[in-house]
Amino acid sequence: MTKKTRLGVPTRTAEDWEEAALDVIAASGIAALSIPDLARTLEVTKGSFYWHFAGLDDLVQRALKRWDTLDKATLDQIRTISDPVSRLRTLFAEAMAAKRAQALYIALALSSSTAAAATLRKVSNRRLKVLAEAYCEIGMPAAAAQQQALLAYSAYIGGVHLRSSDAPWLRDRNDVDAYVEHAAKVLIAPVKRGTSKR
Amino acid sequence: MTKKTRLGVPTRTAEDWEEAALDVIAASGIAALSIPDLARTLEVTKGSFYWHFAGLDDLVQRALKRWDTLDKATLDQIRTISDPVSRLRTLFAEAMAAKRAQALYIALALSSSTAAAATLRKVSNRRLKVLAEAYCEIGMPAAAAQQQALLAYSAYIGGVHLRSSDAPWLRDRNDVDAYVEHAAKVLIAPVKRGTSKR
DNA sequence: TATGTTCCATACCGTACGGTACGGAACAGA
DNA sequence: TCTGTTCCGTACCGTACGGTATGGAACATA
Repeated sequence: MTKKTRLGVPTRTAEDWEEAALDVIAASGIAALSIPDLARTLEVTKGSFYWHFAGLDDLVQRALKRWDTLDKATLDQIRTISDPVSRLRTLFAEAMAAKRAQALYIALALSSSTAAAATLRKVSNRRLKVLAEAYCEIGMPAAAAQQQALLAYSAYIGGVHLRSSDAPWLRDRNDVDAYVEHAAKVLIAPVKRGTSKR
Repeated sequence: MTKKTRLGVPTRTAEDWEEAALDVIAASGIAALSIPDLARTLEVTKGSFYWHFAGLDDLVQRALKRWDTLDKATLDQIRTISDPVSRLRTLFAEAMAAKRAQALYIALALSSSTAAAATLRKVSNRRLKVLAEAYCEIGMPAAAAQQQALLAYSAYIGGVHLRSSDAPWLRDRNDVDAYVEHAAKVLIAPVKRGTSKR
């Protein structure tokens, strides 16, 4: 089954609008969502939008839901890695590479929208759970694993930030790789030989 | 010298507008800035605004400059701590406590405004420099200190995020204290006995 | 060819914004 | 009391938004 076309060019789907909305949200936040702007980037008019969606809130909710499922899919993929250490490394590296997901995370942190906050909590919970599980498999007790997962997740989010702000720190791949390497050394390697130093 | 008054109530200053603007930016981003809204919160009308400022861009620039100087002041205060380890701890603890500065950092990371990006880079450079200096004083080589500063700064920014998203992780002071404690143990303590493990 | 559906363009309304112009009340100084 | 300045209210304009209503062209189906 191919996509529906119209005069040769493909017809806009709800997913097209949701993707464009996610791009805008990632770039400029939920407040920057504008139906005319989206229509211009999709090269259609508002008439198309109100055919697919009931309104702006409808678009936001469905776009957030889309991001939620996309994020779950990538995380389920990573979850299949058996070795917890390499799983942690892949988790970190992949997270640092997914630029839009990073920007989305940042954007939703503002927004003051209850739907955005709910989605954010859902995604964070999922990632933190995977992190804590991995640390548990390495051999950390549950409480310490939770704390360590929080710290690692914070380092991830922070790295995302430093990367998004076009500063001279994490510009090219080499910098990012070195950062991931260093983070892995500090956040993964030491815990293998016990954390209960008290 | 007291503040100028008018019919008893104090007259609005440019700093009042800048403070209100920073609050809005921290809460909802630069895109959410609205002159009528600000006027309502200050209980005046737009006439007051255009007396103090040339326009919206003028307000944004001066508000960002204000935040820059405020941030520099607090950082200079922390810089006076002689012991690098306790300096790092206070830096971390203070950063986790300054909620508006956190939110501002997050908000400016979006915004796609060149002025915001410049301010952000300036503030980040300052904080990273202080961090790297402290790690150097502890005894790390310069390159490693830079990497460690990046990681610590990332952990800070990430903690900020987890704190701003009203999740059940870093809600009350106890959680934050525990997080700071754990982060200090991982990010400060180990480096004292050498990091060159290769 | 005739018909119903899909998808989008156009036109329009009410609202709220950024910005300008102008007026006027409250103060300080003379 | 008179004058100039400070600070702000009011009125207004152009623009852009969210949303609605409606028409119509392109498709599938018959």
